Amino acid sequence: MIINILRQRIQNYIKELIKDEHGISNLAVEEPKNEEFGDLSTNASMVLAPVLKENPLEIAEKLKSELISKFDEVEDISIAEPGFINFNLKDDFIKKALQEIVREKEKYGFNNSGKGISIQLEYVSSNPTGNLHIGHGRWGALGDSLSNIYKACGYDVFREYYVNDYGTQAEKFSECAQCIYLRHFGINTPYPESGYPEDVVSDAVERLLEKYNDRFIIEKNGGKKVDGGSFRKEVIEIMVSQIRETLALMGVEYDRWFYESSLYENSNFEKVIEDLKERNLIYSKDGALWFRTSMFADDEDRVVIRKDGNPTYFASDILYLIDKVKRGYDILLYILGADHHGYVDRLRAIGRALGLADDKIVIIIGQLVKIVDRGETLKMSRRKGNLYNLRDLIEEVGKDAVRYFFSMNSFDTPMDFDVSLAKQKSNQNPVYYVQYAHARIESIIEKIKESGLENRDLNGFSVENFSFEKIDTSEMVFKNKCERKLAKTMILYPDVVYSACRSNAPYLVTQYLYRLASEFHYFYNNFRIINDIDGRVTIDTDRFVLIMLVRQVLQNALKLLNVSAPRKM
RNA sequence: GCGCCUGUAGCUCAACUGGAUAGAGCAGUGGACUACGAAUCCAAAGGCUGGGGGUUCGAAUCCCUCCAGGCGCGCCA
Repeated sequence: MIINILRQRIQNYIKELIKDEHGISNLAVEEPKNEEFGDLSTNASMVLAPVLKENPLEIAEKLKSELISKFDEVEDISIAEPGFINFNLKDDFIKKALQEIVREKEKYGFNNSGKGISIQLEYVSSNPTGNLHIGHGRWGALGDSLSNIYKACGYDVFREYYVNDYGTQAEKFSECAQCIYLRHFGINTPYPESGYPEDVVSDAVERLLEKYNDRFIIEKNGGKKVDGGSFRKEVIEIMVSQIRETLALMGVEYDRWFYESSLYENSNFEKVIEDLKERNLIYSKDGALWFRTSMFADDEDRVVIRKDGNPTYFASDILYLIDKVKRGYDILLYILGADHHGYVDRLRAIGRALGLADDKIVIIIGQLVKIVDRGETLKMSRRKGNLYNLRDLIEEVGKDAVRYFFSMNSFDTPMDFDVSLAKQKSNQNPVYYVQYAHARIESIIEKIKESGLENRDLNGFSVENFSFEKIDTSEMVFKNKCERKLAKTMILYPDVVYSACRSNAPYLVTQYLYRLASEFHYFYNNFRIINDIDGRVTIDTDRFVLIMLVRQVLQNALKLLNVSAPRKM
């Protein structure tokens, strides 16, 4: 992590200089906007200026001599108005850093900044009373990629889906399903008012019939009825499995599907309530039990147990959080859609009431996906068979395009998703641009195999067993700016993974992929790896090594996003 | 009404959290296949960062105020 290390070392130097153990908070080491300024740049002298009360340019001069003597990876340093310190890296340093790719292979880019820390991520958690729509795809992609990124940073990662199979909504869904179920046996009962859309429900009932036929029919007083309890459980399970299948289609899988109902089956709900009462966190009013959320974060108190004696959804939240805490995770990460942002304060309030530090709970509020069709905004609803069903989308454009697309933007950005565009012109998706870069490299390898050059020593690469263990990158020669640039981009990859993790931003990986692919395509168009002059085939081994490294980095980054790296397309 | 979020090229989005001349892709324009895949590359064009005010060496970014849009404000889940 070259950037991170340099930043740390400059920070250490500054700490001594200003005799403050905290150093400077907004110190940045970054690539300059204009590459003519150099490989990297720091704003150190400008952030120091107000502290030291000196002219930034003078501070820069002092820092310059200090840096040049202390950092042997730095080739030269220049100072620019109003006080930027720009520097270039030594070629030898870059080459040495490339060797890390050879050494680490599929683990290149990993770090252990999260070693010994466990994190639980909860995402999607859509109610099992309908199918997933395209918007849910965003949370699936985000959650899964984030999980991969946290793992790459050494965290212990646990992925969880919370199934709301308890309470009135699940009950209502079951009632609708029962009605349709009975129709199959010639019994007509009125469909519940403002019930769920019939097509979604009958879909589930179809599958239920396939699996269980008339198992839930019971005779009672000479008439036929449905055994409500077990029916509800099974019909919800059908919905859950549909959701599970859809998510699996886009490569999103969980360590655990946590059922809300289990909170009431297994845990001692009453004892929890007693405990909270004793701690004066719960009180009675108007025949209901209230939680003092307003004491912590929320703007008003919330009902835990209704007048009718039934727990609210909020009661489940409390039990669920207690359960999570008991399981011992260091960090609990929630991904919620912006339509749930009202939920944040409540969640925080529970956390505080339980005595959790605020930074233990990380809540990501993702902006919603707006579905557009030929410029017209579509209303989100849960009807099936229409354009915005997630499963249809995956089946139509493929897992890779969907995953890549949903990984392109920060979760802060409200996205416009044009369905017809995504479906008919799938070639526009930049995922093909990145994958094409990989396929081109594979194609070169294939070519070399065919040319019968296996036995030649390609600077340590063995075509035969497809490995590059013996490659020594320090012997490489950069013949042009383009090759050096490619190499430099590759050594920045570990920093990308690190910051993607720190700011919960898989899109940084996506942006990086695009950049690396773009630099590769340019290189490919301008320089040759295989030369065929009058039937005599020769291979530029330096360039060959370089693209082998590009191939590895592309694979690693794509894997974080769970997008495939194809050999042919 | 109150609260959260958003407004950047014709369209979809960046800008490393206050830094240098605001950058990419798509669409449109002009060019590059007789050697590794043209799903590629190159070039030009496109902007009062919604409007106005403020803070400082420096603002798309922070503060105030309008304007426009999205979402949330149940003893539903």
